[in-house]
Formats: sequence, structure tokens, C-alpha cells
Amino acid sequence: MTQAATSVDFVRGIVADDNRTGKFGGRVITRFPPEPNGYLHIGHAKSVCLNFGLAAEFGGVCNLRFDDTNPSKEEVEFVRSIQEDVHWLGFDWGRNLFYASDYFEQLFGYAVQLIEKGKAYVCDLTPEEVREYRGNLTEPGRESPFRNRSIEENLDLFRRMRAGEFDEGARTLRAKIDMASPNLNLRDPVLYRILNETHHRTGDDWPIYPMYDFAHGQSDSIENVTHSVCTLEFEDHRPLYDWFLDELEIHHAQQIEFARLNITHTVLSKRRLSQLVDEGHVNGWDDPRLPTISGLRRRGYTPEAIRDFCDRIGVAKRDNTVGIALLEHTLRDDLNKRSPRVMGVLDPLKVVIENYPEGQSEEIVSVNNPEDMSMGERRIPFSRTVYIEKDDFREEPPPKFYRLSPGREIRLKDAYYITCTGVVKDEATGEVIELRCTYDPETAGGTSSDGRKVRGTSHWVSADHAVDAEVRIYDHLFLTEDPDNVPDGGDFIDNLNPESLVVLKSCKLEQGLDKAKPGERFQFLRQGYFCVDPDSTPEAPVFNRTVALRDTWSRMDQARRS
RNA sequence: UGGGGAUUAGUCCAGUGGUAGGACGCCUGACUCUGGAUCAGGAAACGAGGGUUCGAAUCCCCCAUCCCCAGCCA
Repeated sequence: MTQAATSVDFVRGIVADDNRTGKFGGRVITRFPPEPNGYLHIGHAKSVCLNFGLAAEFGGVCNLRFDDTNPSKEEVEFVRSIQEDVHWLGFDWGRNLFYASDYFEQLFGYAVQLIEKGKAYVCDLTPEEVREYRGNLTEPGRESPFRNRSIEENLDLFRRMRAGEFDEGARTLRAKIDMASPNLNLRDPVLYRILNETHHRTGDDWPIYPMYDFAHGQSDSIENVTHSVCTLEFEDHRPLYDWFLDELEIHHAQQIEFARLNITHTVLSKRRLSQLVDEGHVNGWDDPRLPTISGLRRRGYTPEAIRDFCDRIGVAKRDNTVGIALLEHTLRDDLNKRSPRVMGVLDPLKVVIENYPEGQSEEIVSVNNPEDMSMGERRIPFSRTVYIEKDDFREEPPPKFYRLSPGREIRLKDAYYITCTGVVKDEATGEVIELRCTYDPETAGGTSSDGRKVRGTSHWVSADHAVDAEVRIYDHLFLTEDPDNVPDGGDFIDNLNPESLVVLKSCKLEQGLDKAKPGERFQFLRQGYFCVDPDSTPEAPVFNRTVALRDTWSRMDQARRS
């Protein structure tokens, strides 16, 4: 059989072409270059998958390089978490772990070379003056009065900048390019600034630090990167990177820009993510509602699901906002295959089976995963009193409601058919607090010998054997597809979903689940996929709902009500 | 109003001169001891206008719209 022709994205197309023409001698070296100033999120995962994927597919390597050129924002904690997250996603940089700060000495040398060529100068303008001199989108800039210092003076001043003789912000080293360029990046960009900050790796060795623009391309060059894949906003920095590389006469990587990822109902910018964390709208960087890798991990996502998602969204140049439903789909798709099924009642309603002998119990056999019989079976205790889901009973059933109601018969999954014979209510509130039922002993195992059919099947948990647990139900963090879509004067915080986290305290879970370890995943039958939270203990188990199962009934029901 | 990018179903991605395809979502139906999964079917798009051509999503022109750039951030 022929398979549908699998098309490759434009980045892979370019790399394949370069290999064909021998542009880099058939070698492929990519890199993932995060700044260690925050946690990785799923937008980064797209880049990680692309860069490491490219290397793997073309028999190359992908470096992990921290672009740590701004000590005022960077921390070792981020360096640690980024490595953890990239590994967890399933990628390995081997021995190729680098830092732009590894190249500070070499970068300084490049700067000296530029000065010696008359292509860079020390400028004494204040930040405000630099801005004024730069001009704007429609008007050209003006040349700095310090632009024509002698090479000797520039060399002397730059060395004294390095020696720490000047105050922070007093001077900068700038490239001498073109103050009238329509590309603002070429209007004598700053190469080095004075920063009295302790760097997480070089300590206090340097009072001056290179700008990202001066470090990035040269770092790629030093590492012999062939394909430098980055996001669209760097497209008009490319002429600047090329200018540096040309002037320095060193290796050029081929830079390729692609569109960053956006996802509905969430935010993917470091600024907004930090704000959510800092202002306490969520509980830390690994809050399961966040699209950070650590948040998704805690939520119960698998690396496989995230990688599948990254494969499916493709790589292109147009701005895009992927529906969060696709992420949830790849998640369910993976979890469905691998998750053992268990029963858990989130909102319990007590059911007393009147004709089942008091004090008796028996074991019900249930398969662990109908999608994968190799996962085996388990035994579940059944007894006279069980819990079912409140939603599985309606005193006055609406049309198409297949579940339990007075006089109606349903199946308790893998156990027996039961018929509702009575309803006990709270006298004060009228709320249904208990159901009286009878069971048919002839339906053991959940099938009747007379061929009688029931429409509904409910999950259940034996009251005497139930594990009490807390379950955290997560929903989209934002109510709107685009959190930034707010009336004038508002901001994205206004769109937060007040019910993005609902904590259920009195859930009744199947025997044994108190022994599940943090990170373990299950499908709670008919409900969704759940995993054990790190907060969990055997005495006080805590489960996170990773994602709900598709629920045709609740959608019908909601549509009917509205 | 300078420069750089981008416009294909609701969404994402293919298709680069020969009847516009996939995925998610949505709608039907089948099946089912999870109203899950699975299976079958369906609705749904080339930003506008010109031109070239036997033939244009693809080539040319023009218009429109959206995104990025005025950090000593990355």
C-alpha cells in the first residue's frame, strides 16, 4: 500500500536542499538557545522538537546553548530547570552543553577586531540620547558625536571599560554601520554595555557584557552551527548578524525563521507567565494550569503527547493560534493507550443494595485496559453499600438520559444490574442523599443470562473499601480563546477562568489507589485521565485531573439546557 | 506614512500551472459492559480586483488586511 505522501515543512526542505547541494558538506548542526531567565513552556517545546528533530533526522547534532548575556535576569535555577525539561521531553544534547558566557573572551576579541577595522567605537551618549539619535521608523537617525574617535582612543576606552574604570551605563561599544538604514537594527547597534552584575557563571570577572545580537551569531559560528533556526522577530536582525560575520570573516550559519506558537485559552509569553506566577493567580511555575513544561508534567501530560502535538502543528511562517483542543486530543490519544483503568467516584452518592447480604463482600474481576489486554486484570471488592456518581442519577430523567432513576435498571460496571427502588432525601433541603436499590444475582459479572439489556453502565466504588482522596479538577486557565481580547482599559487577567481549579475533597476511589506514587497515571472510568500529584501521601492521596474524557452526554445536556 | 514578514475550511498544516487534500473541532449514523475508544459518512477554504494562459491557490500587476522592528532585553 502507498502511504499518503508526507510533506516536510519548509525548514526541513531548506536543510535537505543544503545537504543536496553540499552547502555545509552534508553536515547538520543545530542548537536550542534559551536564555536562562524563566521556565520553558510548550512554545519552547516546538523549537526543541524542531531543532533536535532536525539533527536526528539528518544525522547531525543539536547543541543546548544558554544565551546568558544578561546577568541581571538570569539564574542557575533556570539553567537547571531548562535542562530537566529538555531531557524530560526526550532529547539529549550529549556533551554539547554550551553557554554564550563560555565565549566571552573570544567575543571580546571579536569586538577588538571590529575596533581595529574602524568598524566599532566607544560611545558616551546616555541611553536617552542614544534613543534620540536613533531616529524613528520614518526618519533617519543622526550620527553620534563620538562616532569618529580614533582607533587608538576606542581601543583604550574599550579596554578601560573592561577594566571596570567606568560607571554602569556610562559608555557603550557600538558598531559603526549606518544611522540612516531603514532597518533600525543597523543604526549603530550597541555591542557591549557596562553592567555591574554578578554573572551566574563568570561571577565578577566582567564589568561589561555583550548584547545578545553581538553574541548570538558569533556563538553559532564558534559552534559551527549550520542551521540557526529561530522565530520570526529575528528576521530583520539577520542582516546585522551577517554584517558581523562578514566583517569578522568567520563561518556563517544559515538562519531560518519560523512562526512562534500560540495556543487558545492560554498565554505563552514569559512576561505574562511571570505575572501570573508573581501575582499569585497560579501556584508557582509548575502549576498544572500553566503551559510550562513543568506545569504540563505535573498535570499529567506525557512527553509523547507533547511531541506528537509539535509534529501535528507543523512549522511555517504565518502567525498562528492552535486550538487547545488539539493538544488535548494528542494527550487523550496517548493516555488512552497507556493508562490503566480504575474506578473513582468524584461526587459520591450512597447506594444501599437492600437484597445484598449485610456484611458480605466479593471480588469483581475487571480488565485494566480494554485497549491493551496485556495490561492484565485486577480484583475489586463489591459490597452492600457502594457509591456512584451523583450525575449518574436523576429523579426525573430527561430524554436520552440512560442512567439511573427510580424504577430503572442499570449496570454497575463488571458487577451486577441494579434497580432503583427508593430515594432518601434530606428532610430540610430535599437533596437526594441516598438511593435504595436491589440487585439481580443472575447478572454477576455485568451480563444477564436472559439476554436482557440495560442502556446505562455506571462506575462505582464499594463504600467499605473506598479510598478517600482529594481530586483537583483543572480547566482552561482563560475563559476566552484569546486572553488578550479585552475591552479598553482591561488586561488579560480579567479573562482568567475563576473555575480553572476546583478542589474536590471527598472523592471515593478504588481500593489500592492510596498506594499510587506521584506521577502515576490512570483513567478513572468514564471520567478522564488522572495522575498522582507530588503533594500526595498514602494517608492523604491527591490526584490531578489531566484531561476529561470526551463526554457526549454532558454536551447534549448542556445544549438542551441552553 | 521607512524596513522586514505573512495572507488556503472555525483552527493548524499541505498543495508552486491541470478537477483544492490531511488533522483537530463540528454534525450524522453504526458499534459498545466506559454516552470513552473504534468504524462509516457529512458540512466547511484559495483576502479583493485586474492580467498572462486552453487552463491559475500556484506566474505578473495592483489593492487590502494582519504581524514584527524605534531596549544599554532576548
